[in-house]
Amino acid sequence: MQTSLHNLFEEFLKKPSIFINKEALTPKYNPRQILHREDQIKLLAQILAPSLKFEKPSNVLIYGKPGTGKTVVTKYVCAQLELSAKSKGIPLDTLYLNCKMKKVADTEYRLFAYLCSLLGEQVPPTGLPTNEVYNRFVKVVDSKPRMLIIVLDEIDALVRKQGSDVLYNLTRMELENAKMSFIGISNDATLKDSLDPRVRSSLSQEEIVFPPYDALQLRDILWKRAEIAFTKGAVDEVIISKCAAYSASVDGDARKALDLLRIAGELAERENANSIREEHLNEAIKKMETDSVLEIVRKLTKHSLLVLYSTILLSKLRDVLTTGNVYSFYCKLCESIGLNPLTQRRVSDLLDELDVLGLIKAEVISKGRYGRTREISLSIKGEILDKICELTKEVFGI
DNA sequence: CGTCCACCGGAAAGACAGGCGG
DNA sequence: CCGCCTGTCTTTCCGGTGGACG
Ligand SMILES: Nc1ncnc2c1ncn2[C@@H]1O[C@H](COP(=O)(O)OP(=O)(O)O)[C@@H](O)[C@H]1O
Repeated sequence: MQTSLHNLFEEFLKKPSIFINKEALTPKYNPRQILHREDQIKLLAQILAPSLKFEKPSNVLIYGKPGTGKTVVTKYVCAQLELSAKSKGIPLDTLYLNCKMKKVADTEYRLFAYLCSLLGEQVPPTGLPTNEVYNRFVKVVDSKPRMLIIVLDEIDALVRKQGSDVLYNLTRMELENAKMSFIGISNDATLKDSLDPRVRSSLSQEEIVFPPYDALQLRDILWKRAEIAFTKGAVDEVIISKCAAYSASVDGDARKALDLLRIAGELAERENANSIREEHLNEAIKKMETDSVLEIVRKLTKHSLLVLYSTILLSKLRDVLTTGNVYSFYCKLCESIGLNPLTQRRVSDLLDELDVLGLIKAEVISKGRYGRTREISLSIKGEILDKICELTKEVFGI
């Protein structure tokens, strides 16, 4: 047993890898060159440039779907700006903060505490009144003449959880010596609507939009990375183009496109292939699709899962179901595993939620004399259904 | 046309958990 | 550490309804 494993490891190490630098396909990697974002880079640089004359730049709101390069572009421009400032002897700092990081920036207190710590002022993780932390932050910031640019990534998460108050306090801070500007990054284009008007006007003095990448742009981005990540000849243009085309057709997310290429590479490597072939890519696409569905399913509450499971089982017998069908089956299921069933009213809403998630179709129709109900069918098919069933059985120990 | 099926879906109150502030 | 508050899920109540049937 031990020796055979030993052999396996030895073989693994001896095997020539098609990867040179797999990291180049992960989000950790910082690309040397940012493609197809020239306009956004230039615009952001223009907006921030006044800081080099020690004038307060406008605050900026950056919008765009996930994986459109908002974070890389912002970090890049900020880094360049810091370099220029340094060479001119201007006291300029940029602080980057992801509002979604749990336990770091998801409350007003923690947000200020974290900003303080970035400035070298330690604040106890709890115990002080929020107001005190706020005052300390103002004190550190204003301790000397300086330019501060604060990047608030995933700012929509902050607004959803905390409302606009935090931002109001931040943007209207009274400073004597220092000057402070904000860059807000949002995945949600409707963020502006949910912002308090006072905050909106001050935070989005300028706006930059990041549209999703199209297939050609993704192709270029992937190609650049592939050159770094893979050995020569391990991947060709056809594969890259197909990978880009697929990703563009889904949502134009560069992060997911890179993921897809990496997974295809891993599949090829596992088969000892010396290059990625179309079949590897197809398999990778399938894997990403099932993974994304499974991820959604895993997040369902147990009752939602049971409702979905009921729908799947009943769909084997009949392809269109009604709310009543699913509900009575669901109730039996609950009884057999000793769970209190929810009311039909609730299950009716759960069915709607499953529809929104794209797992089932649940459309309200009228069958005249025979009542009004949701017509329910599955939106997904194939092996993934079996996986969902397995998962359900696992969860409930059936 | 009216009836009546089999639910729909709004409103509001209750249950419960987890986190905050003191 | 504890009570309170907040947010999420769920129940309860109940009026509403599209259209096949008669
Ligand atoms: N124009 C680009 N050139 C190179 N890599 C990019 C580009 N845009 C995005 N990426 C890569 O895609 C991933 C996601 O980008 P990111 O900036 O985090 O997206 P967002 O912040 O918009 O969600 C990162 O790993 C980044 O390296």
